[in-house]
Amino acid sequence: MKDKKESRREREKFRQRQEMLAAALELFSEKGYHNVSMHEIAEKAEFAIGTLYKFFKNKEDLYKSLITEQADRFHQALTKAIEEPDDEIEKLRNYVKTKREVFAANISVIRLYFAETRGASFNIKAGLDKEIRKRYDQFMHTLAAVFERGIKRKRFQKIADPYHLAVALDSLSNAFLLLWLDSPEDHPFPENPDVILNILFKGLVYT
Amino acid sequence: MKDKKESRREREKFRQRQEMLAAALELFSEKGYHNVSMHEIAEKAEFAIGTLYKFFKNKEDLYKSLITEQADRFHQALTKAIEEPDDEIEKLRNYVKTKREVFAANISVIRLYFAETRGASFNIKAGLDKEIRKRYDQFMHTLAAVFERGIKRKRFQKIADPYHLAVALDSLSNAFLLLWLDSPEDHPFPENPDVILNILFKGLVYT
DNA sequence: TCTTGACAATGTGACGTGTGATTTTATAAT
DNA sequence: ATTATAAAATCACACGTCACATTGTCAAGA
Repeated sequence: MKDKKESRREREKFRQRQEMLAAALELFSEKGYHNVSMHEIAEKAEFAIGTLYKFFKNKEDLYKSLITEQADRFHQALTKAIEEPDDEIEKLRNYVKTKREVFAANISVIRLYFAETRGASFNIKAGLDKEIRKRYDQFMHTLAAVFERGIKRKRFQKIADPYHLAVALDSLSNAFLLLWLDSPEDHPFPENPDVILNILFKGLVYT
Repeated sequence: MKDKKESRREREKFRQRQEMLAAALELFSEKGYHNVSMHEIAEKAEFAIGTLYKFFKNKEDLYKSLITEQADRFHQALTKAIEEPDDEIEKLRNYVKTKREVFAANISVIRLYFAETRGASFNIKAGLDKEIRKRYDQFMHTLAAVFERGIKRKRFQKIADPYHLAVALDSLSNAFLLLWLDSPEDHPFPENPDVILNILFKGLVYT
C-alpha cells in the first residue's frame, strides 16, 4: 500500500512534469527561448510559478531537459529505422521515410533542435550545445556505418568517405524536408522519398 | 568646397557607422542577440550609448542592418562566382570555391546568417526573416538556372528538378563547409572542392 | 590674415521605466 | 504536521530618452 501510494505519487509527478514540458515546448517553438517567460509557461501549463521551480532548477534547466529529451526521441526513432531493414538501400529509404514522419509530426521542435545543433544558438549559456552534438555525432556514425557496409558489400560505389556520405544524406534530407514543410503550396511533398535519395544515387554528369 | 566639406562629413559618419556595426557583429556572433546589450556595443565601439541611437532607431534596427548588409555581400560574391565562368561545371566549381573562401573569412557572421535563414531564429519580432529569405530565394533561383542551362545543353543528366538541385548543392556545401570549419583537426579542409561536387556528380549505386 | 565668439551640430551618459527570473511568504491539502 | 501549491515581493538588468556637454563652423571685426 505504501508502495502503491509512492508510485502513484511518482506517476502523478511525472505526468505533471510532462505537462509542463509540453506547455514549454509549445511556447518555445513558437516564440523562441528569450521571448517566453516562466510566467507564461506556468500559466499555459496551469500551474503557479513556484511549482515550476519545484520541478526545474531554473529556466535553463527546463529548456535543456526539454531539448535533450526530444533529441533522444528523434535519434532513437531514426536509429531504429536504419537498423530494421537488412538491405542497405532499404535502410536509407526507411531512414528518409521515418525522418519525414518525424519532421512532419514535430516540425516545431525540429526547428529548435536545429538551432542547437547548427550552432548559432545562444539560448543558454553553455553545455547544451555539447550535449546535443554528442548525440548527433553518435548518430552520424551509425549512419556512416550503413554506407561503409554498403561499400564493402559492393552495393555502393565508393564515391566518398562513408562519414561524408552520412553528412551528405543528413543535410540533403534536412534541406528537402524543411523546404516541403515550410511551404507545402510551392513545394509539395513528393509521395516518393526517393526524390531525395536519387540525388545521391544517380550521377549528375554524364560519364 | 561646400561639397567637399559635406562629403567629408558624410564619409566620417559612414566610417563611424561601420565601426559600430563591426563591434556589434563581433559581440552578436560571439554571444547572440539577446546576450548583448546596447551598452556593451557602445563600449566596444567606443561611443556613448546615445550616439548609437543617433545612428540606429533601436537594437532591432541595428541588428537588421547588420545582417542584411552582410547577407548582401555574400550573395553578391556568390552570384558573381557563378556568373563569371562560362562552362556550367566550372560555374559550380567556382561557386564552391568562393563559398569556401567566404565562409572561412566570415565564419562568425555565417552562423548568424544561418540562424536567420534556417528558421528557428526568434531574435527580432518580425521582418528580418522575410527580408533575408527573399534574398536567399532569389539567389537559389539563379543557382537553379545554372543547372537548368546545364541540362538543356546536355552537360547534366536530369536527375532532378533544377531548383531541387540548387537546394541540394546549397545544403551539401553548407554542411561540409561547416563540418570543416567547426573542427579542422577532425575534418581537415580538402584542397579540392570537388569532394563536395562529386557527391552530386557521381552516382552512388551501380547502374 | 588672424582672432574671437555666437550658433549649430553632434556626442554623452545618468536615469526612468518596464520586464522577467527567482525567492519568499501565505494558504490549502493530505 | 508536513508537504504541495499559489501569489505577491524582490531584485537585477537592459532598452531607450533627454537635458547637458563638447566640438566644429563660419563670419565679422581687429
